[in-house]
Amino acid sequence: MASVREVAALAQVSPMTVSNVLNGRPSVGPEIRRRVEQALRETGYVRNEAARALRAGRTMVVGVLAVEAVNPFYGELVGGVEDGLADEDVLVVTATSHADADRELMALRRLAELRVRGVIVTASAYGDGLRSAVAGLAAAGIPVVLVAHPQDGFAACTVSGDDAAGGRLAAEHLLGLGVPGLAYVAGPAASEVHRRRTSSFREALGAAGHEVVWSLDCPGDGLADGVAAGRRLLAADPRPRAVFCTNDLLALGLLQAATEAGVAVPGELAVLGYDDIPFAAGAAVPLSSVGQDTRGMGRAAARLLRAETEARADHDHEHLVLPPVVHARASTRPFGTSPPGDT
Amino acid sequence: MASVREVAALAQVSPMTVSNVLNGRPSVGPEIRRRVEQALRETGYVRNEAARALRAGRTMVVGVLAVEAVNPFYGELVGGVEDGLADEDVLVVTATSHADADRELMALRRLAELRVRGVIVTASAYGDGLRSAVAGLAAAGIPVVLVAHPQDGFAACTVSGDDAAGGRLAAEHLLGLGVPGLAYVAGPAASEVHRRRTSSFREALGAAGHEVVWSLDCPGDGLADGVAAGRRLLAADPRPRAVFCTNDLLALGLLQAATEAGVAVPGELAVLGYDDIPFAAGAAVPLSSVGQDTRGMGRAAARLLRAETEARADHDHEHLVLPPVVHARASTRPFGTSPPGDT
DNA sequence: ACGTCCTCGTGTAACGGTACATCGACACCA
DNA sequence: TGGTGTCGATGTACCGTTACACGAGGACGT
Repeated sequence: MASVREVAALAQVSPMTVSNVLNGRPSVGPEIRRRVEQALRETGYVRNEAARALRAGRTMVVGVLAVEAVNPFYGELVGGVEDGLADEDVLVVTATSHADADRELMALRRLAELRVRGVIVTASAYGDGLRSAVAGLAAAGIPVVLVAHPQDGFAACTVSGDDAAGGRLAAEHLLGLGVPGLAYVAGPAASEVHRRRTSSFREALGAAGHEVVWSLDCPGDGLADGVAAGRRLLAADPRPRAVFCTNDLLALGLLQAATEAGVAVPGELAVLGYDDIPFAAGAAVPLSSVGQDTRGMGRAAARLLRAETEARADHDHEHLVLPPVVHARASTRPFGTSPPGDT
Repeated sequence: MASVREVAALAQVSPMTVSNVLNGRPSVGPEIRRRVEQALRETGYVRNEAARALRAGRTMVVGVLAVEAVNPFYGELVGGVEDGLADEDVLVVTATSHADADRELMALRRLAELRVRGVIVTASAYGDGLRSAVAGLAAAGIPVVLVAHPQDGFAACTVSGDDAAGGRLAAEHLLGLGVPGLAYVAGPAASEVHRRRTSSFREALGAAGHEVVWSLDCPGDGLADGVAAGRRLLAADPRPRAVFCTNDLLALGLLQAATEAGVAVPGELAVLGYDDIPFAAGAAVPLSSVGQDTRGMGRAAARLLRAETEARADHDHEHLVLPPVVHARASTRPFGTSPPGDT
């Protein structure tokens, strides 16, 4: 593994000159430059980023802490972050916590040790551990942006969706179908996200003079929970005609239960999800979903990270809230309506 | 940002002693150890991995190069890698190429510069660029394991599924349904993966005295391609009764087209996918799929990486091939059969 | 002819952590 | 009492890169 010194020896120049060539500095004559480039090729030189980072005090790496790699939501988010940093020549690198609080803290510590340029964090547990980990990163001069799950009391910029507005939008959308019998299926009541979505949904219905005729808090928020919830919902009497699920996996599970029971969607049951994961549009009956422009979220996070990196001193943490949008697809299409363009 | 020297000054010991405490070396007395630990806490010391790596010549980071972060297949793979390295105290970090050959090479170079402990690579383009990039990593003493897409001529260990066997399994499975009219829908003909799957499928049918009644090579291998293919397949006359898709996204798209057209799956059309992505089981009609135990693939890759890391000298590259398995679900259920347990 | 400026190249030191050799002090045994 | 061994702590040097200051040599103006 060649170093600048070896390259320099081969090219008969000083190591400093090799460094100057590598970094495209102008004060190198054409002849010498040629010789150095030749030597670089011959030795197969690969820059040692560790030494570089040690010298410079920072790397050209941005870390993303994702909760779950198999969930396309995080993939989309990472894509947005990469978009937002495309012109920066940084490597965006993702670590996954698998929704384990300890692994979250561990990964953050490791990223801090690596002296990454910044960290974009999604977490499953927003407890004191995370709070102090984030404070630690900030103290070390590593900018942090918290994404996806709005949260107070963190010394960091945040980007989040507006769950309350999303719940209201969901209510408006389902009311717009003009069918009676509105229901919801929520993820674990312990999760603030799900609670915020359902309570605003319920309130908006109430304000419009309607009410929830059936509801269920699931023990989890995965596909299997959705299937189970769907079976119970379909057995209810009277059976609801439209249902709001607080995330897309629940909704997809519900769709599966409906197909299994031969219940037509949206004819007999309209289904609305949340998060607009890439597979929502790809479901057998393309799933309507309240979406948060996940990619835009990643881009915004990248933007805030850059702002904080550049500002260094006197930086006020920003708290961005992205407005949710309803992506109306087949699963909530009113009867007798032709397919729209939205996919 | 405190360094060992500052911590040492505060604890009134030498930097070396701090290092010894940090690394849990026994040659430190209890009193001094206590003082150092106190000082570590007071200064909020965070290890500088760059300096450490520079000294040691390697990091405690393993890189994974994924083609597409939104595809759960890669999430699953990364999960397997993490499983396989769980007891190693390394940080597993993922970079994404978005199926862009240049970004693949770029990311590999950056990982090499970071002096990661090893790299697990999936790529979209297995050209000369990648070949020399992999050779470069190997030359730099960084073990590489190529995953998912079997390929010759690389100086690295590989782990892959057996596409030919998978195609044969698909043929057997569909033949087992006892319906006439077998078809296939493939991804781009330019992709070796898809070609291998279809040609072995076709051969196996032929060997059993059957033939493909309809087939289509799509321009891409995403959901939209599947929907388009589905529309054309459903319009064919006579319409095939069972179809093998060379990946799950195509199959899911086909499912969507069938639902749209009111065609019953599996009653009127049986659909078999490939890859067994997590959403296959979650589709409205749970999708049968030829799977490769993706997580096991990741674990195997991790194992090979460790083996190569430890062997250093005289290491023979291993080429692991994992046998595919058919996950039979509702989308290929024979008429009049009750639901099986497989999800 | 001499000062000034510019171009191109080089030597030195430092970033933070740790391998290695060393060294003082004390215990223990013959 | 002197020799040997062990334990605990330290000093030094080095990993690879680059910021900075410096210096040699040539061009140019007066």
